[in-house]
Amino acid sequence: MKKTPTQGRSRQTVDALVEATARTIAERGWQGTTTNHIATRAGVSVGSLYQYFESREDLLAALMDRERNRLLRRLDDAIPGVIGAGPRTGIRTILEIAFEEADRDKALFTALSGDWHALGGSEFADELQAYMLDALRLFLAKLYDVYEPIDAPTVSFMLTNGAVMIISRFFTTKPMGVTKDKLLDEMTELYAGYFESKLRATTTARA
Amino acid sequence: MKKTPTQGRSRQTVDALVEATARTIAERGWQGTTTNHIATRAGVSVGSLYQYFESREDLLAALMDRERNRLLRRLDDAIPGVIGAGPRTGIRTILEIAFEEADRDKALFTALSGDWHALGGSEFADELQAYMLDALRLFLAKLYDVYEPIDAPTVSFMLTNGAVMIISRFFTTKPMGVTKDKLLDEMTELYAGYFESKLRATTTARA
Amino acid sequence: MKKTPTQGRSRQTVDALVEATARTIAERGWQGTTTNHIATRAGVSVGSLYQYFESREDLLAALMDRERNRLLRRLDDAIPGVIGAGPRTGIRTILEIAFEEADRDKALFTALSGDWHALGGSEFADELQAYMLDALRLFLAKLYDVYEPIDAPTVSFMLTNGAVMIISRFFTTKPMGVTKDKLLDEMTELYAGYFESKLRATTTARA
Amino acid sequence: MKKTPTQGRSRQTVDALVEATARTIAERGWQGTTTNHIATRAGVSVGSLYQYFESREDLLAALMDRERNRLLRRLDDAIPGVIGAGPRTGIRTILEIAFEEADRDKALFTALSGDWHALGGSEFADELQAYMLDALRLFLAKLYDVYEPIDAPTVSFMLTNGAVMIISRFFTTKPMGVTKDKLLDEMTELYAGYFESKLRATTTARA
DNA sequence: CATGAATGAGGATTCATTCAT
DNA sequence: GATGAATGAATCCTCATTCAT
Repeated sequence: MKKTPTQGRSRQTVDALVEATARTIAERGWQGTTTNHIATRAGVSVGSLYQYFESREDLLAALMDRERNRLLRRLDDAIPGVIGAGPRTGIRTILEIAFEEADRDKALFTALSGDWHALGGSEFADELQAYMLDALRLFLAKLYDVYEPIDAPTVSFMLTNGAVMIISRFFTTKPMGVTKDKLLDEMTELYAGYFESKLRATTTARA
Repeated sequence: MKKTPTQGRSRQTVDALVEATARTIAERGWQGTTTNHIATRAGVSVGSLYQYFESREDLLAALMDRERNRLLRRLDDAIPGVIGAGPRTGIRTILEIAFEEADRDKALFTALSGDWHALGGSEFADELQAYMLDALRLFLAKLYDVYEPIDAPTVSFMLTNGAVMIISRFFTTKPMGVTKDKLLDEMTELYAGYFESKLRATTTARA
Repeated sequence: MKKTPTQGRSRQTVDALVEATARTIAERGWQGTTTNHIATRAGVSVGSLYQYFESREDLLAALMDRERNRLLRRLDDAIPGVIGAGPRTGIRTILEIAFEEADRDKALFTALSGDWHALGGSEFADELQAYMLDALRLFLAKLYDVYEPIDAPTVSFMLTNGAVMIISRFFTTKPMGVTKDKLLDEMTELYAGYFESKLRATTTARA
Repeated sequence: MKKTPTQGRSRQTVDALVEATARTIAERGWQGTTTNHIATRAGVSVGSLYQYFESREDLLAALMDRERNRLLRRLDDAIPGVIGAGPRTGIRTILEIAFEEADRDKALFTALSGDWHALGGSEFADELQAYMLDALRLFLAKLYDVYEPIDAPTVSFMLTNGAVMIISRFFTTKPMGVTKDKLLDEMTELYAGYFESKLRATTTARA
């Protein structure tokens, strides 16, 4: 962003532009979204758009930021409550939040998924992954003092990216014979089972 | 494709165009690839390109087709040999093939992943998923006559999409602290553990 | 220039574009000239313009080239005939050619002068200067075998640039009380006198 | 200029704006200079800029004015002292001043030369020319009562414009083999020789 | 007087596609 | 069938200027 005014009309304009970006992308996809579309929808001129954003891509980045923050804030709220509740509960909670968020603004989510990488989705995934890595370490710290029996980077990488794609594809395509509930159950089973087996192995070894 | 000539110079031209598409995408990404780039690289004129392909997108579709077929053919060769060898072996084999294929033409794979959805990656995933669904059913048929204790569509959807994204992200980003071998091990553990626990549950129930 | 086709329609199109550039600049100046103006005037589409020229500036460069070549060719034709006729005749001839050329396409000349530097006029002047340096050396070689009593670079730099500006300003502004004939006479006197005095000094020294 | 305040903060603002214009042009050229650049550099808002200047061009005009005045003031100081000292001394003095001024703020001078005409350089030259015409007449008046043996307008036009371009090109390009001292010498020789020969001719005729 | 957010016409450039040769 | 010149709609971005606060 060029300027980041924290007050006055400026802030409103910036917000309006980001929201307009969201709505326009939801409708026409990123490729089909022009700076004029966005400006018009936001009720300002293109000039204003470029007063606050370096480029078309910059707007997208701002939107991704907003969405990512929304998601991370929800996770922030939820994770402390489940950190001691065992893997199954924690995983289930996180997955439910992810599904809910995807469901909340389905059109936008679908469009963003649609142009995933072109949209800097990678960075989104990067952040999410880093976040989950922290959460995982936090969780492990509850169980083991120093030593980590689990390769946290590999595991968080694997789980986060896998889950993101599964949810994305679920909302993007309408896979025959797959319902949200069943998928949620199986994902919980998949990930929780994996964790529990890891922990069991460690415990056994310890005993 | 407009025409599907199976012989003569036509066939060569079509192949050259698809290969040129692959190489150009690998170098400049799909967005940066123009019909003129492709035609020039293939050593033909744009006019000829449009003799065989309806549009720019059509070329991409043909390329995705080629790549998908290559992958499915490899799976076709490998799967019969492991269908009776238990889930762990089968899963490991399939994952290894996937990693290898991604590694084979890394530049192309990365570029295709980069524009995943824009490139009809969905269709690619769709096909792969359908293929894995068949394989899964085949596998289950070995164990149970009619009754399926596992919800095949959900499971194949979840496993296929998750795995695709994990491998894609592994080659696209260079995740700190994640090596191919460790990742392969953990993915095997994740999926195989899941299957084994499912089967155990069923077996137990039967016993 | 992107492509330099030597035959067929291409050559015609390129010529038409350069000529259209000349006419448009003559009418509206370089700043006021858009690629669409040029293309329209040349009777082709903008696309064609960009098939042959990298950019708007490239068109201008081509035009400057054409004009410079025209001038240099005229000088090429005239200089051999005056190389042995003494400085006064040579200088007069060159100045007359310069005035004539400026007069030939006055509107264009004025416009080009108007945006002199912005238009890469420097390069034009550079070339002209280099050309006059050669001519000067040629002339001096007639009089002295090896040794040059005159600092050729400095002198050609001084004379060429001065003359170019004087002529340019003469056609651009309409200076009160200055006529072409008087100016031509005085310029001849200025430059020829300078040379003759130089030569006289040398001759005297030699005697 | 809209208003010409001669006192108070207004005057300071105007000066700051003109100076900011100078510095910005020196850095980025006239084309690359925006009103916002200037305002920012001057430490005022664009709005204020337009309080004192009609337009972007107006700022440039003010700058040219300032620079021209500086030059003319220097000439004013120097000319009386040399008006009776013969052409060679006078010419040398004037040329030295011109070189010095060009050298003083080289970046600005170069940038202004670069966009010479676009920048109303013509007016600058016009004024200088008119000034030199007066000086020439003053000088001639010392020698001849009423009758002028020299065509003052033509001569001052020729000398002034020629000299301006030579100096400009000297600082703009870095001509191989041309040094400031040699150039100054040759220019003096060129112009002084011309004058002396004129005067000699007249004297002879009178005798 | 000062501010700086908003304006929006304007212009260079790209590139998929066509079609006369 | 092949060619490649021609097309032109489409889009991002700039920046001088205004005016409400």
